[in-house]
Amino acid sequence: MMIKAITGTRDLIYPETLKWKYLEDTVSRVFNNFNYKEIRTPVFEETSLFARGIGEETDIVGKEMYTFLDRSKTSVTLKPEMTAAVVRAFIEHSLGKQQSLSKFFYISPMFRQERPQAGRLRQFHQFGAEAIGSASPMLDVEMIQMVYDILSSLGLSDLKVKINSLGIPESRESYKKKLREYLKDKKSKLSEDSRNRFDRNIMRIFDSKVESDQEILKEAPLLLEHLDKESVEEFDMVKKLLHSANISFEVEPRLVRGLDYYTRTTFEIDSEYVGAQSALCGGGRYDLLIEQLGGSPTPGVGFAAGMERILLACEKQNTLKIPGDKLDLYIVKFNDELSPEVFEIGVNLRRANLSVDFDYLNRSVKAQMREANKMNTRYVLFVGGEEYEKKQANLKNMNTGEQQLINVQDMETLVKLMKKTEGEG
RNA sequence: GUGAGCGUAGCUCAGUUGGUUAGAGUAUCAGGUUGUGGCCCUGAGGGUCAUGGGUUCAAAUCCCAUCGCUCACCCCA
Repeated sequence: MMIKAITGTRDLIYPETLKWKYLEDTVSRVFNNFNYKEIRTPVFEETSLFARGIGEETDIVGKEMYTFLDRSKTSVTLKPEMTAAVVRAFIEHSLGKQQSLSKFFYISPMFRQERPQAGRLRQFHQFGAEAIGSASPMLDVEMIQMVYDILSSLGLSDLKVKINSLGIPESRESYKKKLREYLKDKKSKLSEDSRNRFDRNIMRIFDSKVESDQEILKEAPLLLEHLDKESVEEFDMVKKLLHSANISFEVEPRLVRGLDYYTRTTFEIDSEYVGAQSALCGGGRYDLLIEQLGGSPTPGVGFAAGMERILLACEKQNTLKIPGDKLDLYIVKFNDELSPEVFEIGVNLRRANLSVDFDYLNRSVKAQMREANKMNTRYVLFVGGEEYEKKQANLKNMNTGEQQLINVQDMETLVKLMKKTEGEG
């Protein structure tokens, strides 16, 4: 029986890895522009971190986590998202005492045991940022701007920025009462899912895609109209700053994030090119989470973006034009006895920081040349024959076809020659 | 967890109402005169037709089960 990769996981094989490298470089570059510093946390954590951080009632905690007992019977969980882990590290290392505002970014695999589909895997990858220590709406907008800039510099253009405010717990609770009041006598007409949400997490009813549900919700009171004064002011500031960042957006009063820790600003960026899972990123403010996880009260805001989804959107729109790798030199030998000599030349040139390859299969010169061509080689060095008796070899420029005799022992000249024309073609 | 569709060379796919040794393109490998690539030509290797059972004189083709993949629901990035 062939052993295959676990459902919902994928191998990344060259040249696909080039795209990932490119994406990661773009991400790091933009985060650097905003002075965010990288953080890496373990792939697994104590289960209670996520249970407490994300919320026991959420789907992620309730049915999607990879949780198991290790050999000492501790319940551990593969991280399903990053915010709780970053906050844990923030508290554990007293980072709030070293500086009043910490700005983190990360690129990391995440794990959720869901049924795979387009834009959704069980091991998937997110990049994201967390800013902990300030309640300034500038940071809310900074988050949106960072993803937006990353996505645009990847060439994505069909971006829909949606924002909402969830207010603070007090105003949210009184709003929930109003919503419950409104839906009370309509409950029987709601879908089964929505009826469940009515009891468990009533605001999530807005996420329903059932038409009859949405019909009922048309007249429902909106949280946005029942926010506390401060949240309203902050939300207005967010909108104002978004305008000045020249980012167009839509206020989506029904945008409800599925994680319990969000307060005030939440946002999402959608693309129509990813299939049903259209959210490329999501995030928001979590001013109570740090305290809830045992730290001193500290405001925070962050986002996470799905890298597989982003690459999917890029592929559908064909925005990534990444050139394949080039090889500096392929060494062709005229007969197999020369293998040790070729190997030695290779050693020296590789140490001189050139990418060099040669034949390991004792193949014909023609086959070696075909190989060299396939590898997109800039130069070929022919080793053997009369020239080599005089310690000379022909160096061929694969672009122009020109050849010149060089002295094999004069590595310096050879290196100089190839480096000089680097970046050509 | 629920539903739908699909599993034939490494990859993309043909395979007619069940009927001989299951095909193509591409990729791989070897050649196309002594030691030189891309194009072209010739040839070769490569398949328990996902797996297991059933129907039939006969199954890649029909039926059932299992597994896997894909898409959607749910939820999320």
